[in-house]
Amino acid sequence: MGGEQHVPALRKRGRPTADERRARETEILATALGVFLRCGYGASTLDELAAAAQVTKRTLYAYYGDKAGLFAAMVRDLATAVSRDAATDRDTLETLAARIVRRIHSDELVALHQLVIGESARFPELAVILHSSGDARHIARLAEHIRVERGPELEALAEPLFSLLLGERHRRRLLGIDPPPTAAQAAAHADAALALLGLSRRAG
Amino acid sequence: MGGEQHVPALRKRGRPTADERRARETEILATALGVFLRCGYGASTLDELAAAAQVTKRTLYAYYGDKAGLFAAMVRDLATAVSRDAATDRDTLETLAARIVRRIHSDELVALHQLVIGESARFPELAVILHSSGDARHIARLAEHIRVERGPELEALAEPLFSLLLGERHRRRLLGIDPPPTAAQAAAHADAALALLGLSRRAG
DNA sequence: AAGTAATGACACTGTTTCGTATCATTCTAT
DNA sequence: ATAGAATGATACGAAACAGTGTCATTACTT
Repeated sequence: MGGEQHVPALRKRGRPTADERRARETEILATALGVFLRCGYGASTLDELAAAAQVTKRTLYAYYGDKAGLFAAMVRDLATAVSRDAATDRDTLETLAARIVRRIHSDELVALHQLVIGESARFPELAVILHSSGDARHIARLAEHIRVERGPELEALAEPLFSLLLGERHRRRLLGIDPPPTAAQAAAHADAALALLGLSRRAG
Repeated sequence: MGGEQHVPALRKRGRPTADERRARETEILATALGVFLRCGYGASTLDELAAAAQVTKRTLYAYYGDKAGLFAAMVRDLATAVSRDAATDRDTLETLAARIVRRIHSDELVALHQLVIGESARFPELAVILHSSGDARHIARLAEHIRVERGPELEALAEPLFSLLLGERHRRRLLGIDPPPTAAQAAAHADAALALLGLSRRAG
């Protein structure tokens, strides 16, 4: 899809050092993400994936078996990365909501969802992984904050709140129609969503 | 993808009658939908599309130029069909909401969204068409009913209402995780969404 | 230092699949 | 009727692409 362009002189030959080996795996997954996001799964070729990672096809096959294996490894890796960075526990419900809005609208996550949705028939388990480590975790964190800051009887509002945080804009995002919101728009949207459900600080 | 199986004896040879010609176009689009939904865009082959429509590749190329043209024609056709069937104007806000929930969760519309989302980079204009004739129209109809039945000051709730009608379940639908809701579940979900926004009949 | 594991370079195979060409056949138009 | 248009049947060309084989090269292991 992207034309070979300046193939940036491959690495030196021969067995890599232990450090190189470790670095290589993460780099392969990172560059594979870029290629898959740009071209989609079907239109991404192994030659292109290999060139992007500055690696030969042989190495890709040695590591991941085949194209589907590489794709799956990449999604899994990203899903764990997504779930890891939920660690900022100084959040209030408001800042958490705003952060979630920004996160779910990030180009990276949107493109990942586009990919996995488009290939959900071929890779159903990846869809489950993505949902568990993404939406499900976000909802759980919202529920936790609602319970602590607003009262346990309102915890059930976490799921509808998340739907509002997505909003119509996120549908347009998935369809590739809208750009991501600015930080200010994200915060305003989060506040509006909280207000609609009576979850604003003063209204609670 | 699906193996040839019992290729159901193609049509008679030669030029078709005017009626056959008209019927053929609609049938091609209908069967193409089925194939694309089953296999996705990339994995659907022209041979399969032709066989499904009981037509030869020649005809497909004569009609649509190429695979992308067929795909685009199919989505456009379906989008107009989607927007047409919004005609039942005896709805109350409640029944409209429930009907929208059922509609957006239908296997057909979900698969269509999966397709278009997955190919939105290749066919951006189809994404726009689908959104305009789907979500946008639903929201407009909700707004209209809210204005008439609940008061114009609440019209702005149409968009968040639609987001709630989608709900987390629709995200799982797009990812292929959940089955469609039953009619009862859809109605209950719609009522709950209306209640959350203070749009229930007694609460308004 | 010898042997083994991992990799780059690169050619190659086999398959898939798009798209076209050819010819026979049947309808439409005049 | 006769010419032309549309189509089925079928084969084929060309390109793309997944995946493999081979050999040279470099690092790791003992």
